[in-house]
Amino acid sequence: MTIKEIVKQKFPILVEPELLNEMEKYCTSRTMPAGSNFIEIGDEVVAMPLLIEGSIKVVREDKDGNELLLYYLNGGDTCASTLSCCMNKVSSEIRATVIDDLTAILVPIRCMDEWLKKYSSWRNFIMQSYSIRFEEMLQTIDSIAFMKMDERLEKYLAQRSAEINTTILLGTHQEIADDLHTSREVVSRLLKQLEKLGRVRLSRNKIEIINLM
DNA sequence: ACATTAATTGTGT
DNA sequence: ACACAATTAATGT
Repeated sequence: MTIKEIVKQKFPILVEPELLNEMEKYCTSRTMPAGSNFIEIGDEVVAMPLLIEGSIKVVREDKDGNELLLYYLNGGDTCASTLSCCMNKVSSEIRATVIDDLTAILVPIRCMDEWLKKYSSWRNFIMQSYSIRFEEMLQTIDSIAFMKMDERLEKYLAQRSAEINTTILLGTHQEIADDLHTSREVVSRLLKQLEKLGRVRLSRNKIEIINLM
C-alpha cells in the first residue's frame, strides 16, 4: 500500500489531494518491534509519527529516574509532545517505547511549518490531536490528585481497553503498578476485588474486562 | 509426557 | 513494604 492510501484510510481528516501528494513524497513508513525505543529523552526530534498499527507508551522521567506515564498512543494517533518539541526545535522531553509492534508514518519536521500554512486539514488535525491529548492529560492530573487508587485503576483499565478497542488487556500487574505509581501488591489486590465483583476476569499476563463503568 | 525453572500472582504480617 | 507461598507458563529431557 502506498503512504497515500494508508493515510486516507487511517487519517481521513487529511483531505487535500495536494497534501497527500506531498506526504507521499516526503514521508517514510517505519516499523519497529515491541520493546524497542522509539525515542529517548534528549534525542533530537527529526520527525513526527502518525501511528498506523501497534502502540507506544510515552513517559517522562524525574531526576531520580522515576517514570511518569503521560499517555499511550495507538493507531490513528499522533504525538503531541513531539509537536511541541519540533515547533521549538528542541530535543525530546520524553521517552517513547514500543508496546505493540509498531507501524508508523514519519513526517519530517521541516514539512510541518509549511503544511500548517498551506493545508487547513493538516492544521485542524494538529489542533485536534493537541487538544485531545491536553484534555486527556487534564483528566489524568485530576485522577492523580483526587481519586483513590481503586478508582484510578478502574479508570486506567477502562481507558486502555477503549483506546485499543478490545476487552482483553495483556501485561502484568507490575506494569500497571508502574504506570499508576503504586506497588504490585496493591494492584493485585484491587484487581482481585474487581474479579470478585465480576467486573473483570484474571489470568496470567491477561485481564479480561467484563463490565467497567 | 514429565521434571525443572523462571515469572507472575496471592496473602499474611 | 516485605517475605514467602502458590500458581502458571516456558523450556529442556
